Amino acid sequence: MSASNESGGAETPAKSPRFIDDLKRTHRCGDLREGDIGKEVVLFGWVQSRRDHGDLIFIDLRDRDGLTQIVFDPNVSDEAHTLAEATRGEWVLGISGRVRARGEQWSKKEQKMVSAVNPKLPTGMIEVVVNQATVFNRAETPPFEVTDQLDTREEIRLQYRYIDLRRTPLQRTLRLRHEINRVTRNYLSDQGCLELETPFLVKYTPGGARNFLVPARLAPGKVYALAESPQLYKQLFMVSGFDRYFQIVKCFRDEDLRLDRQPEFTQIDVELSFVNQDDVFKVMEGLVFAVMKQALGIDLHELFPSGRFPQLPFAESMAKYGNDKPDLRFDLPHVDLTDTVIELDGGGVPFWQELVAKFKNGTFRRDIPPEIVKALVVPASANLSRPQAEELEKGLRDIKGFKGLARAKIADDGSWVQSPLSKNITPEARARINEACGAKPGDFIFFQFGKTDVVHTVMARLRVDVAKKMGLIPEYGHGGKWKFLWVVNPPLFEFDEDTGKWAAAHHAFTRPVDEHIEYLESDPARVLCYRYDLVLNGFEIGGGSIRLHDPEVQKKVFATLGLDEAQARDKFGFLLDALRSGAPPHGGIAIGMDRLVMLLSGAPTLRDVIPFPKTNQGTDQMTGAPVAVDASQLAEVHLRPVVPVAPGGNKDDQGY
RNA sequence: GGGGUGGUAGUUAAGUCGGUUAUAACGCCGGCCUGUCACGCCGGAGGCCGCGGGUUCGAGUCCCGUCCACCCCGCCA
Repeated sequence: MSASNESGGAETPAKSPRFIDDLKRTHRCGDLREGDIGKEVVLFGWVQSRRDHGDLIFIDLRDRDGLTQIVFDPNVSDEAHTLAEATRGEWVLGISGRVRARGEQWSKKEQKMVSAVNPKLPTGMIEVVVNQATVFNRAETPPFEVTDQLDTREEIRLQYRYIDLRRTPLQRTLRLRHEINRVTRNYLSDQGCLELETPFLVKYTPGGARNFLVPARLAPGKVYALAESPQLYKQLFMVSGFDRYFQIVKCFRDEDLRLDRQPEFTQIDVELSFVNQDDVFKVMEGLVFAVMKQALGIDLHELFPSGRFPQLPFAESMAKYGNDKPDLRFDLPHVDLTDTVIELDGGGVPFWQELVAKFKNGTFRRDIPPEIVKALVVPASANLSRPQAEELEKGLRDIKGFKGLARAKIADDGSWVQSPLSKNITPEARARINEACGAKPGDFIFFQFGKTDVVHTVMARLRVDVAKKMGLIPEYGHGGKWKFLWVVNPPLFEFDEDTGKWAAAHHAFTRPVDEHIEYLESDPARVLCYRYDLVLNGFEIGGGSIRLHDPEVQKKVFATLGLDEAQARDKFGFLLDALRSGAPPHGGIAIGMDRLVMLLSGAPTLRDVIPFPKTNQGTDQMTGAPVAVDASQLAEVHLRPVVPVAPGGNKDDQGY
């Protein structure tokens, strides 16, 4: 079978050298170039494709670095040629042979000399003519082809993930991920950060993301939680004096999945002592610059000559873009018309008049309005048709609280057409709004009014949808643009309408902006904090805060949250103790590694940057996890099933 | 928990108003071929139409249920 001695066994002394034992790999399949012509080489790899011409057989041999054409010529080695005849796709081969130029060859079909060079392959100038070969392993026909362009259902790709991972796009993405890991380790180490590990099995903490629970066999009836993040522990490292820390670490959250959310994901986690917000930014900007340069070859200095990313106050981000992760690859800012509408006394529009009344009678406060009016102008140059405008509105209908999008097309005389507002709006109000929006004839204005958060959500999505429709950004992917920015200083608290209480918008250990400490008790809504998100092209890729290390301020924050000393101790005991034991001022950040790789690689989903991802239902298509276990295994960890469980197995065992 | 899209050969898809033997491409198998690289030519095999039930003389097609995958809302930084 084998042209080498692979099947020969030990009884007959090997005549020709054995692959791996004697014949070591000399090159990878992407290595060989014209300069290697004449060399004797040994290649190992998988059969990408085979072209059998009766006498000559061509095989493209693949490994993670590329393809090399190998040629089996019966005049060179009859044995190797016989082996190649039987060879099929995805078999694993070892070959030795001589590198030669492809040059020009006589084509029988065309009856003339033709170039045998393949300009599509980096190795396309050469080929290896095989004089010895072995089959390390055969392969069953794969369920789908190992090609770059593949439209096989993801369900099947995930089931045979080890085959999918052979494909170049995924190989390239995971290699990029490796590079980002390496750059991160080197850079943060150089910044004086120590890579320290934190536990995965931690204490359950209520609030925030749902924890995965792990039953504790040694403590009947009790559970561990899988860590949502190393948050508490990294702060303890600061308390302990490690000063600067980083970790590339898995985090676990038992929430519903999305395109960009997996139950286990990776963070680049950083915490620094004796720093302010800007110090954290500088360290992370350096990291991003290094990653972009070393992993992607992109010099961000061309886009950000100062080496710094712009900083956008949270309030401004909400006002102009409707969310805290604006995509700055295009402009299309929102126009907040609330003040204008109030000054116009509603401008004749009944809905607006109702709104204005609430401001006038003191129901609503002006500085933090519970309801607002916003507009977005789509310029005439976008050539938006009426059906397209309606389509845009349809795309927003699934937003909870969405009540419809009013719109107006600006006629040549400045009047509004195609608009439900046109019959009520006063000419004066119309002119003022046109002016405020900078709207010109032919432009569309979209309006949304009502609850502030709904208006923001609707208009934020509209802004992105319009940009896609106008071709300002691609459906997915970076489009060659890298708009990094910091969104800074959001409110410390948010009011929970359900409980009627103030809650920490991020967590209770975020440091308030110094100038706002006086409002902690009197006007919590005004208090901003040292919290920040790193945003790229409309995605939040990281976030963090400067931590609250002052026990006096901490006490006031707890008071606003409605926690007295005892309750706070009960909830955060050991951390409070630690912070009172001599805690340095500190702060940190965590970058979502998976999202970062997704955005940098242009991958359409997070699943494409994780080697073994879960499906939307949180299952592993390949292994079938999670599976049922039998009652005795549950009993061992002191659990009794409340749903029917198959004796000894999962549903594939047909135990139901 | 809710809404949407999809599931037909190994893969991707077509399948009309419910009607005879369910098509095609790629892949696979066999044969031929000394310059291919999306090789070419000839031939062939391959189907629980996701699963279960119903309507009907007759269901891939209509109805009900269910499973799986994907996208979104809720949820989640």
